[in-house]
Amino acid sequence: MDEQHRPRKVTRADVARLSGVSTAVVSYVLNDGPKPVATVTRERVLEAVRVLGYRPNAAARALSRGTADTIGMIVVDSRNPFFAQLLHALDRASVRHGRSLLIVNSDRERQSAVEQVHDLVARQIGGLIIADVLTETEQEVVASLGIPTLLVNQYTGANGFLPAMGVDFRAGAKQAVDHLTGHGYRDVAFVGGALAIDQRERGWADALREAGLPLGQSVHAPFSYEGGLAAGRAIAADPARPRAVFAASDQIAVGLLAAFSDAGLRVPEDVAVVSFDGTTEAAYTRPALTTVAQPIAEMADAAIRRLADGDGAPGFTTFPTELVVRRSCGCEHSAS
Amino acid sequence: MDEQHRPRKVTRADVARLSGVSTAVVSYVLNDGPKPVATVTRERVLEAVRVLGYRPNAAARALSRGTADTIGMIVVDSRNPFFAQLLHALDRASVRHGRSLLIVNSDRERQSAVEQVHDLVARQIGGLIIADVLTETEQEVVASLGIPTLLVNQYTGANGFLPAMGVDFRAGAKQAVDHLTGHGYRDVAFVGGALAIDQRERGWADALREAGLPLGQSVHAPFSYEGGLAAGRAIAADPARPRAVFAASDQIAVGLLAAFSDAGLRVPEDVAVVSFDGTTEAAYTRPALTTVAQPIAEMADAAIRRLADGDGAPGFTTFPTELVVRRSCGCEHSAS
DNA sequence: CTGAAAGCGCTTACAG
DNA sequence: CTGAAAGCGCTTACAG
Repeated sequence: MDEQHRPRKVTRADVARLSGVSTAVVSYVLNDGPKPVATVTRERVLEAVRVLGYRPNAAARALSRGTADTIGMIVVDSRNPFFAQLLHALDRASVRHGRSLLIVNSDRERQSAVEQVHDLVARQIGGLIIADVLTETEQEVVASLGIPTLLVNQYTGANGFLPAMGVDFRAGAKQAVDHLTGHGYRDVAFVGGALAIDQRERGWADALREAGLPLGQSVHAPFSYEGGLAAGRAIAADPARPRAVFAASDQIAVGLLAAFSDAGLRVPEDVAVVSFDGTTEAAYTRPALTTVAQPIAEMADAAIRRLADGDGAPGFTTFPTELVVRRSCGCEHSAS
Repeated sequence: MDEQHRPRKVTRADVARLSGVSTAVVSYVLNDGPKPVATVTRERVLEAVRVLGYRPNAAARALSRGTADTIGMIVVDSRNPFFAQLLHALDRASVRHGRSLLIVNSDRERQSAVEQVHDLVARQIGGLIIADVLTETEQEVVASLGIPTLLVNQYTGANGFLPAMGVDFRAGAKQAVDHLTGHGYRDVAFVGGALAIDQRERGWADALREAGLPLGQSVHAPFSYEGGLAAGRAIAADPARPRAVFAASDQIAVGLLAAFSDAGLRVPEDVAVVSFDGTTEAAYTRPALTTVAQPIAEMADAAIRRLADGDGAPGFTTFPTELVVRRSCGCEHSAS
């Protein structure tokens, strides 16, 4: 590989020179403002841009404007299929709005969430998406930074500090459990996170109460395959094993399925399962998972649009969930 | 939420003023050079930084230096578990080197790979990681940009344009198939991508030839759950169904497992399966997948380190694979 | 509709 | 060891 002499970058001045205008005019045409430009002049500039292969220097623009067209994204763990799919959808939506995504995993070693946000802010991000659960204090700090922020997939955003969007976890969970009780199962357990603010456990309880059924057992487990596996082992070994389980995530459900299989339990014949998220992989387990789907693409789109438009309307924007019926719940009529 | 008056940003000048030095000196201490600074002065500056909560403006620094401490990453599809895990590992490694990751999915709608690279370059990235298969022409274009680039997980990088790193796909595949033939299976099929440069199909053929066995059938399928499912259906329906299958990715294998289950075939009793990648999820299918693991964390670390150190040594750096034995191949002694 | 010029917040040769 | 100053490539009030 011969030494690449990086060609001198072509700058706005080059374009100005070639098209015989000032750099200001080049800016006006490239940014469509803030001043109008005569059509002939505009054409000349555009032509020069084409000829020179000019591309604006994003750093210079960011410095000058005080903000970059980059959106920072903090996510607990991007390996998690749900977040991986959310990320992908956000990326898609970003292109449509000329933005790019600066991604940070909050399970990083030596950095607190607030530290990470500061880091992103120093990089002049024009918006921030947080797909993680923040404490009120953390939210307050983030809000004080004055950069457009959106909490995505928080259990609640009604604490007033930051605008948030997501699904109605409580109603979605109820939807899942209603379906299970609709199958006639009277003993439905919950497997999911231990956080009190997680509305899914409440939705599960709502459904049971409303159906006049006793509260089943509640097993708290990390949101991971391993968490699901461990919970599933505990459930399988329990003499008072439940007839059905509502899992707070597809990933947990996959772990559950493995544990039940290991224990020789059949799903749904011995234990029925319904989960949450609606990730792609839920369709490829056997039995395939009946799951409460979150509208990932729609949420991603709305998130980027809001950040791009600078719509900082506070409060929680709710998106609808949809029950995707497959086999793990006991429905026989479904495709797989 | 009351209107946040974004506090005027504290700049290098503020720090200089407070500590009674010039902004140059502030730079020297913050960057540890290029000039030495007296210890007392350094302490005074550091103290001022602390007091003011000063954070350098990354855009200004990038403009001034001509390069940002951001690493661009182009990945085919970040939803794919293997890439999701690679991304996560890269993020981890990035923090350790004070870098951040600008991520772009190359399955984006209206943007060619080259277009995307230009986009990233305009953002002053200091390095580029490409986890995608580029044509020679594309590689040439990218190389001509003069920014440190690393091809990760390419099937081959020996074409001389760009440095590359990854696993020895051919040897890894052979390892998998050797294991299968070691079980006594004489009819081993391949399921994987159609790209001729993909060395996994060759490794499969190598193993069979070396074992004196006839070449099994080769089914080309997209790298996705759906691809695996479709291939699995075809295989299950085939009267001359193979006794074992080597799948080019865990994701494909998951689809295979679903199809075999639907067809009433038992794995490994009726069809044995070994796959490639070693993603986490491979441990949670039932039966659990025997798979050829790629050293994801090690590769990610090496990638970031090389880019951070500006080590643009050409050629292909090979990482070792490791066969992780579980149940899908027919080994009974394993844990799950 | 167009241009000259200041300014964004850094880095770094140059001079002392 | 420290400082004054030019320069990185944009944006945008201000003047015409």
